This record gives sequence, structure tokens and C-alpha cells, in this order.
Amino acid sequence: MYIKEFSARSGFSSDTLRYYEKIGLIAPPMRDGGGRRVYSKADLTWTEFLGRLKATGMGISEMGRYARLRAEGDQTATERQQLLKAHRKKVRAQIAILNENLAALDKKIDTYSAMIEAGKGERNGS
Amino acid sequence: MYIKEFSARSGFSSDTLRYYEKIGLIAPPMRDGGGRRVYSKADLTWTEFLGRLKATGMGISEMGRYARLRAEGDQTATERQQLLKAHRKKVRAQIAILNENLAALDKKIDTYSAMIEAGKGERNGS
DNA sequence: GCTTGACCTGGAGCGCGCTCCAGCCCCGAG
DNA sequence: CTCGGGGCTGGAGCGCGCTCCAGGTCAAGC
Repeated sequence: MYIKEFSARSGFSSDTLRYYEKIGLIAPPMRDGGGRRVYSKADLTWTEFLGRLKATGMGISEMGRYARLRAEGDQTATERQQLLKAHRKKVRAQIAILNENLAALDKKIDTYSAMIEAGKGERNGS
Repeated sequence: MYIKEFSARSGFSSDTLRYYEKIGLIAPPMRDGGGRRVYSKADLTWTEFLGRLKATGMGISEMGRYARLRAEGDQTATERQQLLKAHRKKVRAQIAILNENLAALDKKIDTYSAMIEAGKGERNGS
């Protein structure tokens, strides 16, 4: 598939896909006779995984490191796994922080409910 | 307290505090005789809340909107509550996404465990 | 009185992650 | 054969959220 379809399927813009290729996150795909990029299903699988890493807050440089290890082949499996384990730890921490702050947010919202309730009918100064 | 202590207590750098003040996230604090900022406990409470909004991914412009409503007084309580409810929704969605991707990450890590296990002992080509 | 160091202001600069653009090529439809 | 649309490259630009800096004031300790 050409870049437009790949963009739609992967959720990354065409510009972003070319950018990711330029910085080494995505391996250069095949080209057709006219020099246009032709992406494979495997490219899609990889890009979807990249999307997960991105969605969980991994930065581009770390994704690049993972991509480089991946390109080196099976002997880097352990290292890649460790990278993912470290990342997982960060994601768990991030979820914990969000949950804490969500609880505080809930409380704050409740406080507003009380305020709003108390404020009703102050118009008639009874 | 002066800015250095406030920085330590709030978790924001002095530069960031001055920046937040400049863009209206934090109300200008008192000044001492020499023109130095003197922060109060109330400033700390507010700044901590800002920190929660930030930690849950709220952007500066939306925090600014909340801060402006807050400055307008009690009659904006409903609007502020709605803003927080909308934000809470986003935070919940964000947590859901993280949990999904965390599960995928777990699977991937397991896949590596299997790969690594299978790869062991290939040295002796049996 | 002098030094030291925290603090002040306004404004420039930066790192990240794209996003946009000019100027070009190529292909397929009509 | 022309036209339109998608794709290409290299490089500039951007929005966000700070971060840093020069050049100055002020206050407390020696």
C-alpha cells in the first residue's frame, strides 16, 4: 500500500511517517517503479507497536534505541525485553499517578457540588 | 516564604513559578520591602492543585482558563466544575488507553521470554 | 563598607515532535 | 497529450512549556 493508505491505517500522518523513517524509527520501505514508498503488512505491525510505545509516553530517542536493537536481530532480544520492562515500570507509575490525581479531581468536583448547592437561593437573602 | 522555599515545596522551579505568574496561572504574590515575592500557604494550595492538573495532562491554556474563572469568584463555580468534569473524562480515557497498552506490553514481554528461552542452547546446534 | 548571594526583569533560546512548504516527478484518466 | 492528484526531497517553521541569561537591586553577615 502507498503512504496515504498506510497513514490512514497506522494513524500517523504521511509527514510523520517520512519523518520517522528519516530518523530511523521505521525501516525504509520498498519503492515502486516511480520511487514511491510501498508499505507491507509487516511495516504496519511494527508501526502499530511504535504507536503503543508512543501512547505510553516513550520518547523518540528511546523508540529509536529499540528500533536499532530490533534491526540487529535476535541476539538483542534480552536487551529489548529489558528496555520494555523498564518502560512498563514507568507506565505503571504513570497510571498510579493518574489514579491518585483522578481521586483528587473527584473530591474537588464534589466540593464544587456542595458549593453550588449552598449558593442556590442566596438570591432571596433569607 | 520566598521563592526558593516555595519552589522546593511546590515542585516547580523558580523560573517556572515566575513564568506561571507572567501568564496568569498564579496570582502575583505579595512582595517584601525589597520587591521580593513572598508566597502564602494559600498560594501553595493553589499551586499544588495546578500541579495535579498538569500531571493529568491539562495544557497551560486550559489551566489559564480555570485560573481566570477562579479569579472571577464564586459565581463561576458551575463553569469550573464543568471544566473539571470534562478534564476528568479525558483523564479516565487516558488511563484506559494506558491500561490497554500496558496489557499489550505485557504480552510482548512474554513473547520475548519465549524467544529468549527458545534461543538458549542453540550454541551447540543439536 | 564590602562581599555574597538570593532575587528581580525582559527577552532570547531550547528540546521535542512534528508540520508545512517549494519545487519537482510520475502516473492514470479523459 | 494534457491535466490533476499523489508522492518525493530537503529544509524551514511551529507550538508547547519551560529554561537560561545579562544586567541590575537589595539585604544580611563579616
